[in-house]
Amino acid sequence: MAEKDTKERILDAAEELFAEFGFAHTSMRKITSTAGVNLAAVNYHFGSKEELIKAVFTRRLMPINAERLRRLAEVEAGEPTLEALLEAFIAPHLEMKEAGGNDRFVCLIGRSYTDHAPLLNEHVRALNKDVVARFKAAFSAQLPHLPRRELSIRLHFLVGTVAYTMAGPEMIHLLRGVRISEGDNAKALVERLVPFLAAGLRAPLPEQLPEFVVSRAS
Amino acid sequence: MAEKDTKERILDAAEELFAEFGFAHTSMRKITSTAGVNLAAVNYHFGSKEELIKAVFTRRLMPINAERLRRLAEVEAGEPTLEALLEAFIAPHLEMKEAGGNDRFVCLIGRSYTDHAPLLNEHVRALNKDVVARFKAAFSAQLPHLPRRELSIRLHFLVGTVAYTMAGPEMIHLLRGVRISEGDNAKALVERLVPFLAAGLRAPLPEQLPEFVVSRAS
DNA sequence: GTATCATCCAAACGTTCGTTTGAACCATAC
DNA sequence: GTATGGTTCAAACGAACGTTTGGATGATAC
Repeated sequence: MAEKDTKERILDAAEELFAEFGFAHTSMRKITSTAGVNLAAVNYHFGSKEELIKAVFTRRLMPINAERLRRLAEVEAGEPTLEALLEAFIAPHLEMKEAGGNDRFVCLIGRSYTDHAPLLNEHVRALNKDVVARFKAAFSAQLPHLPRRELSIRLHFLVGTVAYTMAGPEMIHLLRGVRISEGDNAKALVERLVPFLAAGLRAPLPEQLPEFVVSRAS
Repeated sequence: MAEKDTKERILDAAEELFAEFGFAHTSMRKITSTAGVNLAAVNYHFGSKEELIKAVFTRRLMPINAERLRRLAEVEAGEPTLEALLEAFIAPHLEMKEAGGNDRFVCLIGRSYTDHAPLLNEHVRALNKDVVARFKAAFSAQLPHLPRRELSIRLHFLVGTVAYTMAGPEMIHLLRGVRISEGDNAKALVERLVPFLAAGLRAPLPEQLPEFVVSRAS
């Protein structure tokens, strides 16, 4: 009881502070004092700051990815379109509010892709691995003309667009004051992202595409 | 002589380390030892770590933005196309190598957009302000049907795509080992980004577009 | 020669960090 | 009652941080 209470208070405080100040600039003392718990509580319940960060993401990402797969199955049950796939892929992140999520976390997700934190990147990548593979196959089926390699690159572009859009403290820097959790802003954003991304994914390939030169290992 | 040498050695080391480890995880001691200078040199020449970070960006961003404006003028001298504008906007970042830039800086530029460092964000925004305004007008002329507000949003998507693509330690996570400075990878990347982004910018608007709800202060 | 000035340097400053400790607390089980 | 085991707590740990100091260094001007 008290345990779970403390753990969740810590997760909530950490989520909020990480989103606002970043991981490196959020100290354990700030987290625990915001959560109203003892300084040692984080190490007791999570082991370390690093593990706390991972726990913050795991808590939100698991239900989001479940929802993404649910929507994917729903779309594939009918006659899938590229737009429907994109919405299934993107919307669960932005509409987290209804799933009990704090809208602060939306910008944390974005940051998990863009921040330099190798251990976190790997953790998030692992959490998303199955979902990404499933969606990649679905996208590929909708874009049969696109070589696998080129699809991968364009999906990378896609992730960048979404991550950057989510990473801002306000949803969009240009529109200061727009918050994802307000009204139907999530829907407004999805309905702008989907046509943009669908058109990008469908864009014809240039006739002569120079290959990338791979150096180094792996 | 020795001064300029020291300053540039510091800038080079800082650029490299910031790109690899991020700002918060790069200590002054690591910077100065990598540069082979005394610990106090940074504070002597730059005043503080914060000012050093700004100097790292100013050094590279000024010539890049000059080049962007030069290319924009070149494009506008003929009959501009959306693709040509995009290339003028994007390519100077990626082809910095030829301008004497370290390819490590490419990923630093990306990070300057995505990292949470308000003072740096503002600094970079100020450095880019004029360029962005000029290009925005040029894009608007190529997309006369697109309401200004919607153009702004799509340009935000664009920046996200480019920034995220540049922010990875390797140019593209999917293609480990691809480095922008190798061979013509910059060109290969530009020729994939441009069609993707041009198609996205040109995408038709949905008939019914829900407006964003603005809360809070500006 | 001496004076001047920017630069460099070893050493230390005070602060903050993540983590650990060992005792106190308080349910529940016996 | 006593024992147990998970939880909380104040306090302290050593390490790393950005910054400052005051003198040494070395070139240039006179």
